[in-house]
Formats: sequence, structure tokens, C-alpha cells
Amino acid sequence: MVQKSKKPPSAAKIAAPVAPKRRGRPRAYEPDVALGKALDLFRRDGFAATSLDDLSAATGMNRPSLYGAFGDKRELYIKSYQRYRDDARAAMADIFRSDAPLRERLERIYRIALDIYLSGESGPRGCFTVMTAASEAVSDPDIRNMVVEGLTELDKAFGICFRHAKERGELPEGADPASLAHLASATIHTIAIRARARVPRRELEAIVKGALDVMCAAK
Amino acid sequence: MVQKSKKPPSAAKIAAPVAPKRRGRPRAYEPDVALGKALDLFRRDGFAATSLDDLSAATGMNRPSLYGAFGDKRELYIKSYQRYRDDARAAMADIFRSDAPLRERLERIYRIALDIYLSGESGPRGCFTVMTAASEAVSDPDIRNMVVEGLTELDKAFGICFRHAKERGELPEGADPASLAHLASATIHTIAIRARARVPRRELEAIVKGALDVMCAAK
DNA sequence: GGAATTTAGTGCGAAATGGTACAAAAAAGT
DNA sequence: ACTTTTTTGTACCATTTCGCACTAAATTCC
Repeated sequence: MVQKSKKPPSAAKIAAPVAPKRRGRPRAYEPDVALGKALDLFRRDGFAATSLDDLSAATGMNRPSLYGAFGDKRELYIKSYQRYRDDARAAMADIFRSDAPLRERLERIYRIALDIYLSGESGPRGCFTVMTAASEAVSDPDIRNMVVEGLTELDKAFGICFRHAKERGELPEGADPASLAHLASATIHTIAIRARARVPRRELEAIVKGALDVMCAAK
Repeated sequence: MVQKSKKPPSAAKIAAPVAPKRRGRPRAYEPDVALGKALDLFRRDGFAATSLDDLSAATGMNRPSLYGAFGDKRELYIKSYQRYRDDARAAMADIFRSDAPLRERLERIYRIALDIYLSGESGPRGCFTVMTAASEAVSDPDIRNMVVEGLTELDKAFGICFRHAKERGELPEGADPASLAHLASATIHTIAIRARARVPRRELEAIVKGALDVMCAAK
């Protein structure tokens, strides 16, 4: 009975390309793709170095429209970050939920991570959580909380992975899932950083392989 | 005649607090402390969000003096980064060179790292190499090269550590020093990032302990 | 004491920045 | 046809930003 009549958030993708007949002048942009463009810019240059003019040019929206649709620059940044998190979570959710052996699951997670971090026409983008931690997180409490959330979410996902693996006997008795999860996150962070320094994919994959050898206790 | 009469670069620290009787009006600032202040600002806010006015206020130098002493903003940033690297290297060099057991050496390294990352009156500062990778490194080749240098320098130092430990029998036969070194660097990176998200020192120390348990193969 | 030299400090200027007011435009409702 | 609603697009404003002339000050050399 408590049906939310605003707008169907998840059904929008498939079920609502039918125009809902809004009242006034129609938008000249698609909010989703515009937010994607903004995200890409923020990921490349960071908050401070990205101007509203840049954002306006990239999204095709003029500044007043930008402001009306997403709020001021900071709000747009926050929405971009949420979008980033949603995308990343969606890309990894299936793998984290799967029942494949530990090593295979981790390999697939890191493959996706590298895809994300190395994408971008004008150079690799790295991890937006790491970028935000490195910039706005110290001074902006709200943004900082989102970053902490992003970090712990990954820790937890890895933690479940390792705990599950241990239960299935894939890890030695003494293995501590929490510590291994932090190491797995640390490996994510180090490849994200190195990706932005334009370290080639091959090297990053080698780092991942070495980390997996240790974490999965391959002898 | 080929005598370089400019200024003695390395002897300056100890041997030359005696005024060398420079020619014109004396400086109203000490370049070293000014650079330190600039570094602190850059570490807090990053390149783009730090204005010349901020730098001028923090160093006590007016803009033309700043410009004359260090060049433009980018050059000042580069010099600040070099200073950061020099300081960090100096703080860790003894430990890396020491003959203490692996675990003890690593513990001391991470203690110093946390001291560096958590210092700063207005909040933790994190690692400047990580911050720079997360911002300027993609677009500025010179800065990127310095970042890569910083990353590999740490990898190598850790690598020597682990190789040495393996030779002394502190590590199992199958251990791969290079992989362990990357994991050690990754742990540095992850605590640097979390520090900026204001994760308390206790938690960071716990992460380090867990990582050491794995890396040192404590059973 | 005066010339030479080096730095400090004021202040300017051109460009960029974040944000908004306001009118024109494009659609639906009546 | 007219009103209402929503968005667009131009134009503008106040502020900030970077960089640099240019003058005043402080010191050494002769």
C-alpha cells in the first residue's frame, strides 16, 4: 500500500522509455548520460580542477540547466560519486555473490577493477574513491563519510569472500579473513594509484598475480 | 677559475649558519621553512585547490617573492614534492639500512609512515605521492615521472628488505620477495588513503598488524 | 657617501570562476 | 487561443586567480 508514486528508480531502465508526458518544455539532455559525462570529467581532473564551464561543455548543458538539474558543483560531485559507486557495485556484485573458488572470484574482481581504472580516452582514471579520499575527504565531512562507506563496503565484500573460502577449506586454519580482506583492498588501492601513474596493465596484472599467490596461500 | 662560487649545496646545513654576506637586501624569509609551509598546504588541499594567495599567506612571502624564489605554482609544487620525498626518505633510510629482523624493520617503517600520514594540525595529510598520483599525475608527464619514481623507490626498498630476510631464513622457501614488496607498498597506500578519510590510528595499526602477520608468514 | 645589487611590497590587469537573473522557447492543460 | 509549467540560453556580476611591472627598501662594494 505504501507505494511510492514519485518515479520508479530501478524500473526506469527498461520499463519507462515511454514518455510520461511531462508538463513544460522538454529537456534537451538525458540526466543519466549527462551525469556520466560529469563523472568522467571529475574522475580525470578532480573536483577543484574541473570548472563549471568544463562540465557544461562535456554535458552539453548550459550552466543554469546544470545547476537546476544537479545543484551546485559540490552536489554534482557527490551525485557523480554515488553514480560511480553504483556502477562499480553493479559490475562486481555478481562475482562477489558467486560460488566460484576463491582464486577465480578474486581474479575476476581484479579484472573488472582494472577495466574500470584503466578506462578513459584521455588516460587512465583510477579509482574515484581513492581520488576523493586524496582530495576532498579531509575537509568535507559528508564526502568523507561517503568515502569511508566506500572503503568499508569493499572490505566487507572481500571479508565475506575469504570467510566463505575458509569455511570451504580453501584457506589454511590460521588464515584471518579480515586481514586478508584488508590486503585485498590494499591491492585494489595500489593498482588504482599506479594506474593513474600510467603503469601499464601488464605490470598491474603482475602485481595482482603476486598478491593472489600470497593471499590464496598458493605454495 | 672553474671554481663554482655560487653556494655550497650540501654543506649549508651544518657549516654555513654563518652569514655568507650576500650582496643586496636580505631575505625576509627562510627558503627552507617557506617551502615547508607550502608543502603543508599542498598536502592538505592539493595543487588545484591551493591558491597563490594561500601560499603567500602561509609562507609570509608576497607573491612576487614566491615567484622569484620558487618559480610559478607548478614549480613550487614540484619542489614541495621533492622536499616531501627527501624528508620521507631521510626518515626511513636508517631503518631500511638496519640489520634488525624483518618484522621489526617493517613495524618501524609503518610507524614512521603513520606519523607522516597522520600529522597536520587541520587534519591528517596522507601520502603526498598518493595524492599527486590521484590528481596531477595523469595530465602532467613530469609530475607523473616523479610519482612513478616515488612508487618504485618504495617497492625497491621493501624488495631489498624481503630478499635480505629470505636469505637469512626468515621467510619460507616459496616466498617471493617482489610480490611481498608490492604487498608492503600496497599496505602503505591503503593506510595513506584511509588516513585521509580520518580513519583513527588504532584501526590503521590493526590493518598494518594483520598485513604483517600475512607477509611475515607468522603461523 | 654613492653606486650596485638584491629583495620587499604595492598594485595592476587580464582571464577564469561559481553562481544567478531574466527573457525566450517549447511543451501540456483548459 | 490563452494560461501554466518547465527548460533553455544569453548575459551579467562579484570574486578569485595567476602572473607581472614597477617602485621602495636594505644591504654590500668601492
